[in-house]
Amino acid sequence: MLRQAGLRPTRQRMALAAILFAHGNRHISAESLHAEASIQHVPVSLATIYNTLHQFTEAGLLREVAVDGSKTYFDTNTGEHHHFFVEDDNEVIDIPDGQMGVGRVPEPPPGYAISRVDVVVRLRRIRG
Amino acid sequence: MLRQAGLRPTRQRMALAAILFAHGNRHISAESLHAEASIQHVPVSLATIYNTLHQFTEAGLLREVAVDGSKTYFDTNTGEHHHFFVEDDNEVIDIPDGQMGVGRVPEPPPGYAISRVDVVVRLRRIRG
DNA sequence: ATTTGTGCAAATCGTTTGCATCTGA
DNA sequence: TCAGATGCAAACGATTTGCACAAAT
Repeated sequence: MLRQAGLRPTRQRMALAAILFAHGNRHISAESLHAEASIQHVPVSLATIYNTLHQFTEAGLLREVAVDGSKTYFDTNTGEHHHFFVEDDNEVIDIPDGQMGVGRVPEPPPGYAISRVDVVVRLRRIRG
Repeated sequence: MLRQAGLRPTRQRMALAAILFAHGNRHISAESLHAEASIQHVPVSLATIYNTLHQFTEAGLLREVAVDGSKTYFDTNTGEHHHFFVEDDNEVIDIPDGQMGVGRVPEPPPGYAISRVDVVVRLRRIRG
């Protein structure tokens, strides 16, 4: 899989790929991935985590999710879909496919082409 | 205007408000506002810029725009609208009202309510 | 052997905070 | 007068970078 993406299958990359792609679609930040790796006794430095996440993204294995907040999230679901974002606890959730329809897409200004349309449905918690 | 928003009309706030609201709708970051203030010989510290932007936002005079990148943008247009985001140069542009239609809005998960739907149409530059 | 990846620590960027000083009502 | 605002510099969190060392082809 890594080889196919043009990446050398090193210990760290294989370990991180295992964590990322083991359990279906996930949204993960560099920090939380680092934490998970530590728990599973996979020693990886934060710098390598960042490198790997970006390389995976370039290789099309991951997708960067731009929601709010200062953190960057990576999504293992690279298909077309949109996101809920829980404002109270900075959580990203996939919107089930087909539930979200983007209506009319606007004409891009001259000289520009649309590269992607991202919809973020912001949520706030209501009475528990 | 400031008084109406419950904010003391201090020199700095008045100067910043003048810059922000003088020329129609704008998208501005703390840095660029600071730069503009400097050019217009309005000495304001960055800390005050941040304070002011957040106070204006709370007062409903500005709206925070969550696009990509690590910077936070503030929008003087507080009405319902969406944004283009030029990936090449981190520029935010309003999508003319009525050109963007959000289709079906998904059901929020139980326990949550939708606070806002944000659409970002990402643009890339094509041959000049 | 050569190229590429890794780890560490220091550096950077945007933003926030603590605190002493000033200012508007 | 005196709560509230400002400025500075130091603190901060997330991310990046430089460089010596290690591992993959």
